[in-house]
Amino acid sequence: MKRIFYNIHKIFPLTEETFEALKNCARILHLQKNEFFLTEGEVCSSIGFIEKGSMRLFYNSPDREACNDFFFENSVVGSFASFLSEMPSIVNIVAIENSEVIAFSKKDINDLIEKHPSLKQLSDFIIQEHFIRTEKREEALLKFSPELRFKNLLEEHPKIFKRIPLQYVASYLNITPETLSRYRSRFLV
Amino acid sequence: MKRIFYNIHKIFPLTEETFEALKNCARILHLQKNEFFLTEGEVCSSIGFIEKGSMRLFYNSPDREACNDFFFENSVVGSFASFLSEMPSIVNIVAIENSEVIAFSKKDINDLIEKHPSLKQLSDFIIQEHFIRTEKREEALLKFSPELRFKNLLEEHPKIFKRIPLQYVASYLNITPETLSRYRSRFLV
DNA sequence: TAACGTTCTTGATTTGAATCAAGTTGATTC
DNA sequence: GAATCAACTTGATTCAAATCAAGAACGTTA
Repeated sequence: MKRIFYNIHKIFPLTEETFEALKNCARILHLQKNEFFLTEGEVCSSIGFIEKGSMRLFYNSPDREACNDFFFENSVVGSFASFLSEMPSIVNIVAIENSEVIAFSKKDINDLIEKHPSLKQLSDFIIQEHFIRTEKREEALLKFSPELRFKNLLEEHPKIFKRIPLQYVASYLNITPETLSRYRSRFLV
Repeated sequence: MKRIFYNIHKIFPLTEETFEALKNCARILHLQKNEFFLTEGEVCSSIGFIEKGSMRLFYNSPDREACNDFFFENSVVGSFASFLSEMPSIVNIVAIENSEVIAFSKKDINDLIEKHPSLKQLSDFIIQEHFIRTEKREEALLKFSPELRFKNLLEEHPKIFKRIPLQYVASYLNITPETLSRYRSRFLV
């Protein structure tokens, strides 16, 4: 069984019936490295759970890509803004490594929640976690200097540096790759 | 009748009964300039609609406040992250002008939606708009230089410069008041 | 293993915003 | 209307990160 189902069940125990219904709606996607889950300008039609791999969310910019977030196993990917409003997305989501994503379409999600109200809890939880994540991200961008953002990331998520190409980490920190490289030599020795 | 009810009714026509129920849960707050609607560390227990006045949301920082958003008439204020999770808020929301806010407690909101399912639409709409707003804000912070953020704000929301003390606008643009002052003399003349 | 392309590092220089430091303007109070 | 305080402006200087420019390390393919 896919780990995402195991994890959902662990947090929100579901009846056998609900669980089956959920599993039946799952669409399994295999994304190659650099393949897009969501492209700017298209409507985000489904929400995905990363079963394996990693992805990044970024905004297109004339000069450089602006990376806003990384996602690993058990993360939820998608643009809630586009998914809910059904307006074109302003963000891109792309696989960093070859990845496996379990995706649920909007229609299926709506039907599932309607027929299995216990899933409403899950959906609320996901939205709640997204708000929390967003606030923390905004806080980091507004309150901390580039150098401090680097140190905080290193402290809180050291594995990111092992797993993600540094150019993307630099973009996430909103600095150039050169600056990141200098921080690393300065603080990592 | 408060304008917020008028506007809700315009977007999502409600039955007389639902409308009455909603009005009965409204708590009217009068906030003096500089009075807090939500303080960092406290749980956000209600969501407010600004009937009159203006407010700002900011993150506390050792050196300076980091302003993330402004709210005017008909805006929704609160920390969804804290409101939904019932964890202490990491943001502050404070009145810029003397303001009138129509507030709804979490319990009332939950009860209202349960008894009047048509209000679920309204709640979903508010959450959706919040996601859209957040994505746009992140985009501006990540993609654009301080100078470009200034020009964009001037173009899209010129009234902000009339109504909001410039120190807060500077904080919102993530620049110092001195830099904002220089931009103004450079680009407004 | 040689050749290529990509990613990362290192150095020199430039630059845009922060900081530091006075002023000026404006609003409020006595 | 003077005095006070906060908000904003202006100027001089400093500083951190961007840019520009090579080069080194690494992975992949021939």
